[in-house]
Amino acid sequence: MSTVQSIDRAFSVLRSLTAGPAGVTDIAERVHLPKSTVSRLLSTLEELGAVEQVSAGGEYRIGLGMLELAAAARPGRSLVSVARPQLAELNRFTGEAAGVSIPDGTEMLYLDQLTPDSELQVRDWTGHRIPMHAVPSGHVVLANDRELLDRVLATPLKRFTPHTVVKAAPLRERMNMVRAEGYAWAFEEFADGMNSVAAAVRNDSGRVIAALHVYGPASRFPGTSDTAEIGEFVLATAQKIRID
Amino acid sequence: MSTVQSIDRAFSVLRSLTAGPAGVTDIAERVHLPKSTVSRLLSTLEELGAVEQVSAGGEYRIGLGMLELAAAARPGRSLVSVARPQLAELNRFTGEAAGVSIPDGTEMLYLDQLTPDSELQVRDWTGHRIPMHAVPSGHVVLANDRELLDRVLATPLKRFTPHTVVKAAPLRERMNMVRAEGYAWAFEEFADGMNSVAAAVRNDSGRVIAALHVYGPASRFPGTSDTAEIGEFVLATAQKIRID
DNA sequence: GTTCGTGTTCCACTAGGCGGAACAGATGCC
DNA sequence: GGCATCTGTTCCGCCTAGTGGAACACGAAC
Repeated sequence: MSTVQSIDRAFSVLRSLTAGPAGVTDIAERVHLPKSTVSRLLSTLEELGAVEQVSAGGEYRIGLGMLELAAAARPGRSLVSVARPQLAELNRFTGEAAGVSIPDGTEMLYLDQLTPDSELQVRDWTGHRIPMHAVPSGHVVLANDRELLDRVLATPLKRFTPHTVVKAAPLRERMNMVRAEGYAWAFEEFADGMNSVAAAVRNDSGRVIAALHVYGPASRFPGTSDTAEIGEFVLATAQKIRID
Repeated sequence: MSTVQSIDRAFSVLRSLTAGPAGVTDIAERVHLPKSTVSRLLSTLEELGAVEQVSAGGEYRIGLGMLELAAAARPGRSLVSVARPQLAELNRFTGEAAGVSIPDGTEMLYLDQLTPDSELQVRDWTGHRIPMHAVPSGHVVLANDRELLDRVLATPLKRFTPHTVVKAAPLRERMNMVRAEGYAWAFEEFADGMNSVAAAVRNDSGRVIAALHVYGPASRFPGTSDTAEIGEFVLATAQKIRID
């Protein structure tokens, strides 16, 4: 239960750097610590490769050493490598970006994304967390975990666009539909001008451990295509993944 | 210069977990610290999401929180996303695995890898470091940095296979060739049964900031193909990448 | 030149981390 | 069954190692 203060603080500093490179003074203010303390923490982290100075005596940013550590995270990296071929298949079938994400608490953590070469691209969410209620990848998880759904609904849901479903009853309704169909569509519910579909990846014992999703600009996706056909393709692709 | 002991220790623990999940007692032995200390460090790291327990009261492994931090590392993640289409192109042209790596000290850090669907696959080196002298991706970096080459040659070079070049004179010779051709081939120099080619990715000011490489089983790669043709294709592909 | 900004270093103080030992479970072996 | 031996966690007195205000060193801007 007791925690080591300096480690706690070191991670606060690291997290504050995920927003982008920053100087000691900036960081000190953000994490509410004395400059000297932050400087000491940073120079320790630098020796460990967790951060690096952009130019000697200048700003700090997250270091490459973190990549090595993150590469060992499971099911993170292992899932990424097995899912790649399936993402490529989704790219080919839909012409749009495809990604994998995993549930983490009440959010989805986006692990990887494959984007076809195209002029108009959606942004890369790799490494970010998004609340489950706002994205179809979250919906396929919630639809299969009543307890988690209750927990999500226990707190107020954040609205991202005018179409985000933030009320309990309609969300429960949606989850019933998703459970029945096996895939989830969302139209501009998380970001304006972005539509997406998702389906669940299950382990051998049937538990949902990840989600595959496809998303693209609302202007062309799904366009005049059959949403059920796309949904079922995503579902079939997700079912091909065997892990854990 | 002074470092914070507990942070130092926490990272030792994290690094020891990159080899795979382990228990408190195991870790304590590996990092030469008392069990109680390791237990305290781990529970702190767990609260921060840096590690997680596989099952309550059991082994620990690297946590998903690390992915978020690592996602902010530059040029790491940004390079990965811009290099993806080029890796796919290399897949298509050669039928073999393609990857990106960046120089870090005297080693190459492997950031990403795209592997075509095939029965016989090479392993994924993502997140690992490999000494520059042993891999073609390292060669294209060394060939363009005389000072770094000197530094590498100042210490004894590790032999990985019977074909690894570990003597100064032959390596210098090779670097001259690589500099002239623009790409580097290596035949079973790092791992038995594995051949690979690499070419440098440069930023606007001409400095080598990364390497693209293709590798496959020696049994079929490059086979009867023209090594110069493949090399030049990799070079051309690497030159398409614009970053920083 | 001065002034303001940066990041780093100093050092007395004491809070916070340390680690040996005791503990609570789980598993294995006879 | 019960004893032995693992596991990870908690306790608590000792004291080191981390803290943070202030002073410092450097660089840029005026």
